[in-house]
Amino acid sequence: MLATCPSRTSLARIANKWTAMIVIALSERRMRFGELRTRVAGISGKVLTDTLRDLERDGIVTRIAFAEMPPRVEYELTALGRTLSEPLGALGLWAEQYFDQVQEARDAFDARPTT
Amino acid sequence: MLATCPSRTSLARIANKWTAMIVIALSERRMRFGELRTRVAGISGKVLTDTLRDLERDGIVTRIAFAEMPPRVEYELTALGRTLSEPLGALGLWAEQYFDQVQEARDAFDARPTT
DNA sequence: CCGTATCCTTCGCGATACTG
DNA sequence: CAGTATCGCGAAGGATACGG
Repeated sequence: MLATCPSRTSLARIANKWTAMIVIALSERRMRFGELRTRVAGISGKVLTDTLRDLERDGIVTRIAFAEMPPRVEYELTALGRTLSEPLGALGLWAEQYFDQVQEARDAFDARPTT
Repeated sequence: MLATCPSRTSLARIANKWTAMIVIALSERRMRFGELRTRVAGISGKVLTDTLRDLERDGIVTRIAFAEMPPRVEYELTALGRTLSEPLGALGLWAEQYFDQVQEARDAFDARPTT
């Protein structure tokens, strides 16, 4: 977090909604591309591909391609990825758990006079 | 995370690098605007203002303005914000702790043939 | 010092069409 | 089915200048 700390670059990568959602989905179990696309609803194919490639590059997921027709590709968390799934999972839980309070705060804020 | 779950919107807000860095900074102690700008290095004034306003709207930080000259404004986590600082703090720790492994994985990935 | 307003650039991301 | 390529929009974010 500190100004010049290089870990900021890795924080920027993981503090990202798509990364969070993908890692949370994969923390449950290994999954195929199409399955991921369904679970992480709203993501486009392009962005899913790009994000998975970045995560593979960073050693967080493993890409397993089967030489079949039609093609099948599965993605799985690495050991490193599994360590990451814990804080990200906690973040996902927070979002579920406190969403109502956030929503209330938003409504209250928006309802107050524009003065 | 699930397809239609509305908590996705709050996850998108908190799974964000600026949010993470600001909340982590404020988890240490209440802080002034200028101090935050220094601690969260690289952020522009505009983005810091915008993000803080969103966080205030979501009930995560409180804005305390002093009627002085020159002006002084402090930001502080709310009770809700403090609950959030735990998973985000964990994420920050992960980034520090595993940054080296991420870096190695990146280098290895980039070094491999473009086949 | 702490904003707000404006402008402009960059990039995330979705849509579509096409390949193995 | 999985992935690539291209295009384009809109949001994120930086720089600057100004106001209370």
